[in-house]
Amino acid sequence: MVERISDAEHEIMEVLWEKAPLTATEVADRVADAKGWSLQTVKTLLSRLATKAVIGTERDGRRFQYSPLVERDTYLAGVSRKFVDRLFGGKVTPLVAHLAEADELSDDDIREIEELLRELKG
Amino acid sequence: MVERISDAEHEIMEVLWEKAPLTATEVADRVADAKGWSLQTVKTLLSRLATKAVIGTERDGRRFQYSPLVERDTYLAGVSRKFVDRLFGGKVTPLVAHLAEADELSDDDIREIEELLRELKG
DNA sequence: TCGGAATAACTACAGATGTAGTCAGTAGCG
DNA sequence: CGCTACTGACTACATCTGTAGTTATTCCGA
Repeated sequence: MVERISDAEHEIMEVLWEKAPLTATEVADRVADAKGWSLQTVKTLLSRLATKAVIGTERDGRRFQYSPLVERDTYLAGVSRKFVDRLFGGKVTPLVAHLAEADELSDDDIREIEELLRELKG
Repeated sequence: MVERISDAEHEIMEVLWEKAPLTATEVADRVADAKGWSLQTVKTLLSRLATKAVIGTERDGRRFQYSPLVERDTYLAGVSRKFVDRLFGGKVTPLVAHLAEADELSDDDIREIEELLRELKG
């Protein structure tokens, strides 16, 4: 029952999933390239995430160390589920079909997925 | 380059994709079951969609007939693409893997996807 | 023909979101 | 030991979203 994480908040989460704990400044440094947000913006997002209890804080002197409280896998599974439910009536096949038709699937992708499916059955 | 369609707006689109053209009242009737929105709410959503140019209007006496201007397939392909890009670095395989791990894939799903992939290669 | 019902247009408003500024406290440097 | 720079907390504000009320017009039935 993870609360909804907005797009901007998700960017922050990706950073923390890659490395944690981090201070606000460190997080800001890591998103600076991609997003160019100010330190204040990053702090706002961090505090909103903390309010939603998807990240935790640990005091370190005058500052905080932030860490994810929710696993990336757990989060992605939930979001994927909702996405497939809402747009494809819960069926994955149409999603794969759409991506395929839109030329989003390379031959390599197809081989990879086939491999995965073989393992799933095995 | 379809503008972002919100969740509520998407519900309206699904109705129009299933049958069009429809008047505001007809759309409202069709979403009433699932969402219980008032007629006014539906009209607001319809006019927002018209502003975004994803549906078109045709005058019919004192009222409008609304029809999609964007194909469902086109829209879904775009949204799927963005989704997979943002959450899975553009790769479909991890998405399928996630759904599989979360037990969201039945044996039938797997067989279906395998079938689809076979066709894609053929 | 006239009044009521239907309809589109406009207005409303709270909560979420993106983006940041201001303020007050405090730790560490000089 | 005092001041400055860093830090979290609080405040700000425009836009988007969900959800609807109000208003002005017009068509249709009596």
